[in-house]
Amino acid sequence: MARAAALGVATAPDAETRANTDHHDALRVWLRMLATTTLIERHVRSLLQARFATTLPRFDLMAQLERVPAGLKMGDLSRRMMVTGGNVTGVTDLLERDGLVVRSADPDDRRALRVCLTAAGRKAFRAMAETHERWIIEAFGVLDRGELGRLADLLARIRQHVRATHKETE
Amino acid sequence: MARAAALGVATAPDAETRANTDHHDALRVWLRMLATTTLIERHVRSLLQARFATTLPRFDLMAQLERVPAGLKMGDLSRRMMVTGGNVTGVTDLLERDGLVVRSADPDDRRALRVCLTAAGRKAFRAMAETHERWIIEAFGVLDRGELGRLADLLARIRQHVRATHKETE
DNA sequence: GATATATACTTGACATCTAAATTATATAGG
DNA sequence: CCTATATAATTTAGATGTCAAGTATATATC
Repeated sequence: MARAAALGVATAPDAETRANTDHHDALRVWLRMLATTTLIERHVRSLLQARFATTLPRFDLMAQLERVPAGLKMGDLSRRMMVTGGNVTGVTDLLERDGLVVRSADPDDRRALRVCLTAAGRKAFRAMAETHERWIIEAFGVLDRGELGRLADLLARIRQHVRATHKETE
Repeated sequence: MARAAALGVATAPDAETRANTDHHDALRVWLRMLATTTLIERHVRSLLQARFATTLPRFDLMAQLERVPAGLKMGDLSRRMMVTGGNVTGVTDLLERDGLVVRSADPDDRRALRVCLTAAGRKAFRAMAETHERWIIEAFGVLDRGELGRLADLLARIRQHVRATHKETE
């Protein structure tokens, strides 16, 4: 995600426009959420690049595989990562080129491919994951346990609500 | 941003690891925040595409211009949108091709270009912006005023903290 | 078993994005 | 004025993402 600044809420918070501020509040919070998320994501991206010479999509794909030693099919990766199949093909190509994953034929379905971490991939991922988690703990370290929980709750409610309305709208 | 699923917190929350659970909480909240933001962003993207046949970066660029009738220099857009200059060049090319913005020479600096919305661009943007805000209000409509405020506060603190540590680390 | 339809994956065309190199113009110091 | 350095924008190469089309294999139905 590179998008972050967006609209920026141009209108000045004058006393006289306060009645309408309810509307703008939602937009304001959304922009702040987007900016905050983008900031952390950029931070993580730049650290992954600097320390491990890798990228977030590759890290994410490896993270999916690390949890499933038997490997995942391309379609599984696509669904779990919520990206298109074409995208998974491209990222997998690069990881395979670098010797971090391998594609092998699926014994049960000759259309399918099973992707697994190589030994080198597993080793590389574990080092990255540990560092990655430290970065995140650091980023959220400004909140105490209670605040973290309240944030999680607010996010869960928004997510559920958007999912529900998205389904019915489309 | 398409990234969303990410790590998914693989480790099981055993009783014996509860002492460390604080750590995993941060990762869990981060992944939820990322997933929620991505969900809303995807929603907005797909609606922009469906209703207005446009994209989020183009909408964002137009939003920046709409607030500054005199127009902005390419570098201004780059800074405000927090993207590279090369990116602004590309998005501006497409908007100009579609007659929504124009580039004109800056009278004070012959290196610079001033980008402005055309009349058509202004009209198109206003229609989009109104609808866009309705979508956002709808998405956050599940929270009441107080909750919205608390969310904004939590986000602001995380953002400030990350910005501070990012500066000193790099 | 033949056909129709669905699924798994890849490919190609295109829009974003970044980083680095390039070109043109400003500006600062001598 | 001249030179060194900085800034404004573009260009290029490459990664990431989408969508739509194509290929190969499964599966269901008759």
